[in-house]
Amino acid sequence: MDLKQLNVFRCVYEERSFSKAAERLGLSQPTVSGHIKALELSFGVPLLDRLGRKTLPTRAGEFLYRHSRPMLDMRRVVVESMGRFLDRLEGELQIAASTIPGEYILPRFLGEFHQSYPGIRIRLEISDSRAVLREVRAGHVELGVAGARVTDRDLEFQTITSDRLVLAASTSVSWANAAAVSLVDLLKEPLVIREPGSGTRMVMERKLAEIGHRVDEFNVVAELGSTTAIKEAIKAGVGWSIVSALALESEAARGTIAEIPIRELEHLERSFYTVVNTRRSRSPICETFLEMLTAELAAGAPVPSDQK
Amino acid sequence: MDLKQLNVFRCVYEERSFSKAAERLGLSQPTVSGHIKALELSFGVPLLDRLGRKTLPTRAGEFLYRHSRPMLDMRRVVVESMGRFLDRLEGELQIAASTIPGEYILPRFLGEFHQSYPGIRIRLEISDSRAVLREVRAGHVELGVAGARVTDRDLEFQTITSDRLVLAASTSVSWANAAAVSLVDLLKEPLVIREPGSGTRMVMERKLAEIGHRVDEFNVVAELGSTTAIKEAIKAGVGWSIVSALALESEAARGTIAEIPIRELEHLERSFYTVVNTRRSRSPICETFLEMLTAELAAGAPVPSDQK
DNA sequence: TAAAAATACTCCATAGGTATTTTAT
DNA sequence: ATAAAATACCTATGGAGTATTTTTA
Repeated sequence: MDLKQLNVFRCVYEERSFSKAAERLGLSQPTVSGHIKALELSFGVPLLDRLGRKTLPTRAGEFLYRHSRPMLDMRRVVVESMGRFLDRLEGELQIAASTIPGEYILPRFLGEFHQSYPGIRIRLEISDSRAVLREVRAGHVELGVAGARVTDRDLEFQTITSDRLVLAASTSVSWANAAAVSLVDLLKEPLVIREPGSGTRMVMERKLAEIGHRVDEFNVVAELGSTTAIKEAIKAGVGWSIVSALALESEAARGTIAEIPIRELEHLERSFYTVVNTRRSRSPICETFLEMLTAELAAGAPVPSDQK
Repeated sequence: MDLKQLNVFRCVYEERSFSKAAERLGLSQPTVSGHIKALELSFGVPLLDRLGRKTLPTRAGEFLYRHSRPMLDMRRVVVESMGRFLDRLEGELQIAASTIPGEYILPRFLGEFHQSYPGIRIRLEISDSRAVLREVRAGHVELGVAGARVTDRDLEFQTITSDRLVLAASTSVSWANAAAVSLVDLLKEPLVIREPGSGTRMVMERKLAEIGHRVDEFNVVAELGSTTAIKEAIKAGVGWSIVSALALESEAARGTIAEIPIRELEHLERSFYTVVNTRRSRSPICETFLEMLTAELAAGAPVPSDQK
């Protein structure tokens, strides 16, 4: 009993004629006869009474029609659903993003994406860069957006945009209005930083290493799991930190947090990347999302920090 | 996209392996590869990522699985339902019966039948013999039980039991206690009869014709569409009638209606028949019902009128 | 006589297999 | 080195057709 036979049976049932059904299906009448015969043989019971001019279903045929009709309808639904999936009209895109991309870069982009693909549900999971890469490598999410990259033949990175890292401190610290500070002056000052999995933390450590410093030389008073928590700690006077300018936009504008240049580090640039698993094929909607995202961030709209 | 391919896909999806799926399905691994390739080709999208040791579904594969799984389950349900239908564990049997069989013969049998086949729903439609034959010929019902037969190559009759026709009159008529009456004495007496489609009426007319009489020689005061209506009319003193002994059982026992022998007609025997359409195939349950009914009525249990 | 389905037949696509190669762990 | 899937190749079933016969209204 396969769908082809059932569909032929359905047509004969509805047309009450082998030849009409053949015509409707674009088949020859003997072919239709063959399918019906095969079905009848497989069930061991006649399904249709051939009455000369007309053909009428037997009770068994009646029963089979009633029970198999929903399955045939379902077949159509499945094919149509797959079509919609391939046409990006239906589906789901799971993204893992680290805090800065997840909270400051992607949100404004997702609105635009939703306009273009309203049938797609986005599931955005926000953690830190290390967790993002882990999820992508494990294949739990199709697409990652992170603030750090590693060399891993299972992962393929693509730079989408960049940002500055800035030194942020409470406006109430004595050196808040200095033209620039030297890191050596800050060794004793209380420092709050992100956890080791954070892209911001990784970039920061790398930059420090370049100029011969290490994090544990500093007076680390807190290690917090989110950028928002860092900012609140700074405002509360817990300590200073180095954060993405993107995350500091509104506080810098309102003057609630001071942004001070660092003497040893002129250009504290850091990049953000999309990351996909090289071993896994990408869904149509993921391809499209990536194209739109790179087009948007590379060519069209620079990120707000550049605009200022 | 047919069920075979989908089922193979389902197995690979669940086993996360082509070779495990092949084993589970009793197929060779290349055959499984072939089915998957065909499916992927038909949708134009990869469904499974072959990752060396393991195989994991793509998003499209995930989507297809979720959407097609119910259809595969439904296939099993359809096959199982057909099996139950053929095993007489599920289904419906439509019967048309005329008044005497429908009201006095079948009811006591249906209980027994239901014991044996509790999954079968019986739909018993009661009308007169002519209507029964019409329904069977039209194929609207599979089985008829009637009190009259005709010659019709579309219909096949089988005698199942017989009954006596008796003269019934109100106990208040002057001749209620006569040892026997002659029909010529009743020509002026008010007569109530069934409609022309009734088997009782047909048999009665045939018997009258045999002894040289016709219904319209009598004083017909009413033509009623049911045996119960006839009996009520007799009790109300509207007139006399000729009815099946089966229908008169309780009234005769309680003495509410008088049963008087007719001089000219010693043995007013009439038969009941099952009738099926020769052009239509019979369902398994109909076959079984017929077998049980004939076994019951022919051999085993004579109808109550004989028992008395 | 005409319409409908069955039968007889031919053809080719494909589901099935086995043996082997390629790929990735 | 090994396990897994792909590839190559062969066979046979069966789905498709055309031509014709049988059946029945």
